[in-house]
Amino acid sequence: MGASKTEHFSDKQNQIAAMAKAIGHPARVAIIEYLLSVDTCICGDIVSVLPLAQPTVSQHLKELKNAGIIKGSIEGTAICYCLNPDALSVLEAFFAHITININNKKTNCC
Amino acid sequence: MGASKTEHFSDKQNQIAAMAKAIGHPARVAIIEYLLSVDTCICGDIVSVLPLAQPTVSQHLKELKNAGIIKGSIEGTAICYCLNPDALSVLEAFFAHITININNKKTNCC
DNA sequence: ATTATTTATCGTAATATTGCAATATAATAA
DNA sequence: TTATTATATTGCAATATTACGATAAATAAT
Repeated sequence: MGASKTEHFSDKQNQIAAMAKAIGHPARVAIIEYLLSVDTCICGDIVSVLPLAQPTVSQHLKELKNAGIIKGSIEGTAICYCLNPDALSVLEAFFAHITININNKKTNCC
Repeated sequence: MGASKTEHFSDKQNQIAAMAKAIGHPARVAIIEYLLSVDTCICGDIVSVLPLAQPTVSQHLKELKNAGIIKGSIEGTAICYCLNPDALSVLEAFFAHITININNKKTNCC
């Protein structure tokens, strides 16, 4: 196999999983942190910040974009990549919901 | 290739990525949601709740455990799996930090 | 028009993931 | 002891991911 059985799960579960998967690589975590740290959306020097070759970074950016975590807009020859607040707030809400409900649980058997 | 260059990234980035990766599969999202929904930590009927064979579920549980997302304790022949609040609060903090800082950004070029 | 700059895509090799049948392990019950 | 029950491990096939060199595409500058 190698392919997930996405059809057996809910849209919400697949959405959360797809976004989490996109963040499930240290280079992509680093990209997110970089985009958060720069105030002006400095475009393509993401490559120079990462210890990876340009095609590899481009591929990581594509995956983050496919998952909706980042957005890109063309700026001349360069491309401006930014975080997508909507997607990230979905994840934030998911984990906030979990931590709140864990603390409300009566039994804690493990 | 196929292997991530984890040594080039910070421990924190690798930790976040590893946990996000563990959640990056709909079956594992479903497991997390199930463990959150049951008040008594009902052990092995996770298998009966998921549309996957027992060895596959066992493998998903192992990955969640390796990433620290869940904990397991032996309960006779059965095993009790529970969410690990510590790991999940790390993720919660990560995404809370992101969403807070996105909203504080002045420029929003995309 | 030519050249430089920036980003994307293609091709490919190495490795990882997903899923399950078959089997093993471990604890309890008869 | 011999089932029975619950979970883990092994082995394997199909597919996905990661990484990068080479190259393409698109715009800007000379």
